[in-house]
Amino acid sequence: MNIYDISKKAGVSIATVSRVLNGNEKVSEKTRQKILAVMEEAGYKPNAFARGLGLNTMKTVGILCANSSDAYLASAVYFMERELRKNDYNSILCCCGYELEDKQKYLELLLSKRVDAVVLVGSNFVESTPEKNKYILDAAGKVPIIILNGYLAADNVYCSLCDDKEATCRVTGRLLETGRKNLLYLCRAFSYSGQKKIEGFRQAFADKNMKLEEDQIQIFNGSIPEVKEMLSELSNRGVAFDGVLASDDELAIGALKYAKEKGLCVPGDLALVGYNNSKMGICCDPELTSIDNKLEFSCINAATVLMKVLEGSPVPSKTLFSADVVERGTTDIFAVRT
Amino acid sequence: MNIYDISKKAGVSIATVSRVLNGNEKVSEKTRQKILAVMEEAGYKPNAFARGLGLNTMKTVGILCANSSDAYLASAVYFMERELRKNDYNSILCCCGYELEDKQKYLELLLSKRVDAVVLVGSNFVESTPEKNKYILDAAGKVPIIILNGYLAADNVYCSLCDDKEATCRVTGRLLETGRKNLLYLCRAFSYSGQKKIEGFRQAFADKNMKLEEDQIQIFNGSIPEVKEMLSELSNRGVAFDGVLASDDELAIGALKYAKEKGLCVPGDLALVGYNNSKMGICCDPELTSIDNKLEFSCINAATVLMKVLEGSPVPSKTLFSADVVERGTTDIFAVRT
DNA sequence: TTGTAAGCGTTATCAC
DNA sequence: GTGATAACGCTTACAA
Repeated sequence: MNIYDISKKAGVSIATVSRVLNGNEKVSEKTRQKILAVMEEAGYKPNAFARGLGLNTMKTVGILCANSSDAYLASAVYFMERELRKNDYNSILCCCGYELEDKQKYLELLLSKRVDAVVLVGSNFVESTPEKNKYILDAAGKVPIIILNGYLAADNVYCSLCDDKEATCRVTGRLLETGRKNLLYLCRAFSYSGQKKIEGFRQAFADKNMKLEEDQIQIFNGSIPEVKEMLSELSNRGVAFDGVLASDDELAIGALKYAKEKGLCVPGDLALVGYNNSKMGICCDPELTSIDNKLEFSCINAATVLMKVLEGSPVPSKTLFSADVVERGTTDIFAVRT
Repeated sequence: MNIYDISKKAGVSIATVSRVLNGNEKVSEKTRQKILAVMEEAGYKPNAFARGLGLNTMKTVGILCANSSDAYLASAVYFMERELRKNDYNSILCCCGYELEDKQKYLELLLSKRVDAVVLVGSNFVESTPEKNKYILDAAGKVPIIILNGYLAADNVYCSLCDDKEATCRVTGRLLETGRKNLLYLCRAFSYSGQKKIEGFRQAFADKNMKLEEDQIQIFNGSIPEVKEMLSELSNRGVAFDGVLASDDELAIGALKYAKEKGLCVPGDLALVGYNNSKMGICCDPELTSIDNKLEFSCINAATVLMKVLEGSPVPSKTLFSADVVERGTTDIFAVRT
């Protein structure tokens, strides 16, 4: 069943059928109705591949992310897909892990599938050197690239992200103001947002003319029990800390487990702040104070920006959202400290 | 840059170029090398839409799921995408929520995109009546349908799932044997797997000739604090329970919060068992005993089955995995009860 | 082993 | 408004 069959049954040419298929105005209401009726009756569905060939688009965007089973990335993928779908775009999901080589490979794969755009979900796509980011620029030469939670200044690259630096600085500042002396920052890797968070942490100390030791920032990529171990060792090595900020909730919960094991009072002896405001944070006890970086907003914005770009409207190449601090039982920075 | 350009530059016909593109044997090594060299130099990438039109496939499968930000479904989507990609298939993700109307609508949407198959992720796709499942059968008339964690006996429908009934029965049995008198089952909805879990719960009582009251099974679709509330009310109404089994970890953690609030000892006064063995279960304290339903295995199997189906090999229409019980701090059913 | 030519099912540019 | 007809870029008999 194709456009020819329909045209025959309706007694018109394929051009006219194609016109009603594409909502072209220049078809008399009568023939339009006739054709629609024939289509309906025949259960006709236009061939998407032929359509793609003719229009040079299948209205799909590629969503590239390291690991969509990670709670945070999963939410981002979910929101992006939803927003794109609202705009009649389908999403091809591709999880590429954290290796540069694979990110590159799968970005190219998506392009070879002729997607209309690519969304890079997660700041881990932006590397530390221009050479390593070349693969993004290459792709941006073909289709618009949207980066979620990362920033790269380049043509045809659009970024939607949270002001992680400011939020981390704000919370760190409050912890210092409420009397914490020895804060620790736990971070998984030097991704773009990881860097920003660390900058915010440093900034808070700088703002108060306080000195920061190198071992107050720990880059550690481990699971909950591993974080617990690591902090035990750190403590045994003589590093003291009465507050831990982390770049995600899992790390912070690792610290909570450490406190439990050590018999420390939370937040009395040890204050804890996570990041992402994930469900994990309300599973523990006390529940975790966490920074909410407005992921849903960011995704909605990203989709809006992309649609504008695709229709040729001017858009900002960078949108920055401020984060919220959701205070729960592991801190007392906004309430009065007891 | 298309196949004609390449054929000219290489001094051959487009048919020959197409042959090397498709790995056809009948091309002399010499001309193959020549053509490959020309392609390489020209940076030629075949047009995926034209290819799709000619081959009637773009090697994509649709992944339909209610909500890919749900931790469990997110993992399933992740594993499926990974396995499909290993087999050179791309995944179009579509999140359709829990309404029958939308499930139907988006399944049709995927088919209109000419996917080679559709994976239904989650038992919620299988409804309780044949009429409501008709949309799946219709789709199965066009492409193979794989159901993850659900079962529907039909032509061209293949199911990969866990034996939830047996696992629930086993754990319930152990709880009864270790002296629990009043067990409660918490479940979100009557999905296929939800039904099976409840059946398992009932079976365990039947096996021991024990009677089960209707209020020992609670269908409740709420978040952690809501579960806590609900259990408080239940308790106030005079329903006693010394053990709670849940159809997912979040429900079980809600019960844990209830125990904390009530000052109950876990597992002494109240034993808790979750389902899915998610990360949430290791965030709480004590950590949650949970049933692991071998999701990764199931996804790998689903992909294997699908590949076989697509190549026309015979495969079982149903694969059943047995679940593991991961015992942690909220039960003492496999260790000796203290 | 290679080439010619007829599809695949659309869209879009012309005329009328 | 409508209809021929030429793209779109590839695959694949069928010939040679």
